[in-house]
Amino acid sequence: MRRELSAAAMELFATKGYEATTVDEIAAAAGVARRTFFRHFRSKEEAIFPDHDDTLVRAAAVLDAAPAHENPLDTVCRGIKEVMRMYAASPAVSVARYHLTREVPTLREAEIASVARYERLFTRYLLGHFDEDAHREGDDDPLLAEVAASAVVTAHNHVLRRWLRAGAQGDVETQLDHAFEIVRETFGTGIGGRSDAGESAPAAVSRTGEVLVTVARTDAPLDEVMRTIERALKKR
Amino acid sequence: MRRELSAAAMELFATKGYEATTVDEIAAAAGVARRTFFRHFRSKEEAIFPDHDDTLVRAAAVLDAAPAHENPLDTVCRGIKEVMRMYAASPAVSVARYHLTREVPTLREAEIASVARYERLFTRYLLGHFDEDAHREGDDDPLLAEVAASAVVTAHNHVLRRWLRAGAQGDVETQLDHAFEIVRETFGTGIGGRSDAGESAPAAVSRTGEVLVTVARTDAPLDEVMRTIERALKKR
DNA sequence: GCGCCCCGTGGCATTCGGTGCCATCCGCGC
DNA sequence: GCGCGGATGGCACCGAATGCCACGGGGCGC
Repeated sequence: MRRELSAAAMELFATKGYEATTVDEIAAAAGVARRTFFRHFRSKEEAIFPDHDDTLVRAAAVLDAAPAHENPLDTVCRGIKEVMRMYAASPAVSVARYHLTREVPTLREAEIASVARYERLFTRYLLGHFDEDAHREGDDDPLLAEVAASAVVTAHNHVLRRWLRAGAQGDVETQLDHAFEIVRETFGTGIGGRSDAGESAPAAVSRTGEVLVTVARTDAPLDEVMRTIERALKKR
Repeated sequence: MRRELSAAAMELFATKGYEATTVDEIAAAAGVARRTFFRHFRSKEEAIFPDHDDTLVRAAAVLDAAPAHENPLDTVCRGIKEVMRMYAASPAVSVARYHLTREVPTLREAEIASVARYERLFTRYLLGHFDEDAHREGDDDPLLAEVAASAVVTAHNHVLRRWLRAGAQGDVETQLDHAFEIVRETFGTGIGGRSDAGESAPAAVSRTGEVLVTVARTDAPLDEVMRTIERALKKR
């Protein structure tokens, strides 16, 4: 029934536009009364995002069920993958919805609000799962947790939108993993635990303009790390 | 007049609650007609955030007037400082508004939407001001721009909320700068240009768990950089 | 000084989202 | 068959938001 109403709403929104469509029309199209619509959706906007509530609890469940010593940042990445999967489950609908949210400010704001709920969930999780032994000096943890959560969510949104813009073609999950990698490369090392960056090489070195950035596992052979850094510096 | 209406609205919201207050009452309290209210505010919510529109164009102006070779990330940080200053300009009102937005979901979402507008502005700016010579391999620039913008905005929001929770005591700008520093330390080097981290020392080295992170200016004396890194590695 | 126009305002009517209340209907267990 | 609970329909109502027109005052040209 939710599905039926939601489908009817999407159909009408796509043809007549969002604000030009009244709840009465949606209900009529679904063959029910206006009052019934509001029993299934708190608002007219919600008919476009029928799955966010469920997805939020599913994401929370993913966090809850995470293996005890997984990197919290990885856990959160897996959490938001639930959102991605929800979108990927019905690409056609997602694309149509994307075009709607692009045009209608109200819907755009509603989606932003939804995303913010995930972000809050992740922030709380990260804050509660920071390495207790690696506590940083000041109490910057809340700040880092919030920034990290927002980085993950933003990366997700970016990949998602790009995918939707392209008509939902190609493998999103792979693109998403790549984005997470990029984020971790330029960011994630300060967060919870180990990064993937140093898995194959003893140290990952990258230079941009006047800045040299090095990421290395401290259990890598010392001379190997030093040689890698030296090589990068001398290139200049 | 906007101010007068806004003040009346805040007063009523604080005493009667947000949804219990009708626009008629606000207008009456300000001594004008209901219709006049909607000539000054697009919606009831907007009466609580009367300055976001102006602040957005001021922030845009800051970006526009930025010195040609400033680090874009720094520019953006200066941009969002305009927002912070707007809040800091009237601490009492900001605190009251904070408590309102904490309680009323509608207002919470409205504020989130406002913040998203700054984020979009900054994302576009960063994307357009990345070092042209330091273009990265893939086209990950849009992703990095978005993540960086969101990091800056998130850091701002965090500091702002903490400050408001504490009753608007203390120097926010200093706290904000500190947050920016933290963000740049664990993040910002991958972005646009040089970071402040290496200004005094030839290289900033930080270790967390198994990971070593180094940030150094490549024009710093090579041996000094190497020595600093070596010292950090040997501590283990 | 006089008419003119522009702009902010007031008041009215209307649409429509959202909520509360009550009656109804359907299926289910007893 | 009977009671019962959950889902529905229909109704009334509130209030946000918009459009329209009329009024009034202040600046402007003549």
